Amino acid sequence: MQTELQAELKQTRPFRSPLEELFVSLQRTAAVFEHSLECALKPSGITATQYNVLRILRGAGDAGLCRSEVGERMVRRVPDVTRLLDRLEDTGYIARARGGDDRRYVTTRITPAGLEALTSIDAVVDGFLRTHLGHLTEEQTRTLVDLLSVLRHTR
Amino acid sequence: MQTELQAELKQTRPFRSPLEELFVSLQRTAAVFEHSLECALKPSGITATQYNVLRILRGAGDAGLCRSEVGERMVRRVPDVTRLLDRLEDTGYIARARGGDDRRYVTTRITPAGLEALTSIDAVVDGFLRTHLGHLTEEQTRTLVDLLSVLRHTR
DNA sequence: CGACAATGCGTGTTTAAACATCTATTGTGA
DNA sequence: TCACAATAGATGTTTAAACACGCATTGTCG
Repeated sequence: MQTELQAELKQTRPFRSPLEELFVSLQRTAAVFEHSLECALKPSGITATQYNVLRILRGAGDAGLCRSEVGERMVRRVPDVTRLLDRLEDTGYIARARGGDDRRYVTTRITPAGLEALTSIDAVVDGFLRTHLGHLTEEQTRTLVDLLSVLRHTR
Repeated sequence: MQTELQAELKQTRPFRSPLEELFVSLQRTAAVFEHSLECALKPSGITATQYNVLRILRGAGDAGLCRSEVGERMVRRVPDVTRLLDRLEDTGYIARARGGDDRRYVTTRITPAGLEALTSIDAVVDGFLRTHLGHLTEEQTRTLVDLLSVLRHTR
């Protein structure tokens, strides 16, 4: 008896353990939706990573955030936030200023252009979420979120 | 009331919808474990993507698989399987041969060295899985796998 | 049979990820 | 106070991801 995940990946052998099946299920599911989101965002000229940064900076408001704080808030950690912000600065969606008390810090803020772009992109993402994740019941959604939380926190 | 995911990402604003929380939970969880696995595999000199290919080719046995079939079986699809296989061929873990009936096809097979490496790497991965995913109950594991399956299959 | 589409794979190129290293600034303790 | 560690950020470099395009082989249909 083959699971549908095995059929999807054309696996000829059974999973070696339930944990292996869980890991593959998780990675496969995340990869599928990550790819779908990238495709949905492409017309907006932005990547999922950049979208994440814009969301973070909108949440930070006028105070903005420094480079390392942005990095700590990202869903997927990236090892080179500096050049990630460089690229977003080139698009005009964010602005950086080195005017604080501690002159090591560079405060990054979302610009009005970035806010405007983000508003329309949010609509795209909302549609994406409803289309691709909206078929679960409320209870299924809640259970899944809870179990993922349990999974992330060993012990 | 803030969820622990929000605390983890230092989110100041609530999720805009349960679906957004689900998506972020999924991506965050997958990213954390993907990173952990990469770290666990690093001493073996292999990436998670390469590990995936070796597993696929072991499953295929002596018959081997052509480039496109390998690509279709991967957990995360990559757009350049050719050079992915190039690199694995350089390590000696796989071998390619263009000797079939249809001369367009190139059959890729895992080598004895690849099989041997894979055996020891499997032990590493098993340890990784137990350490990082082994704290769920059997029922939680099963529920999670089932819900992820439902999630992947819209409608 | 012969033109042409389809398929399988390789190659070229651009961009970003990943890792190490470096500079500037600030904190700390003898 | 002054050496030195710690922190924040930038930079250099290598590698792989991503995308488009090209070549060779096979299938198909007039």
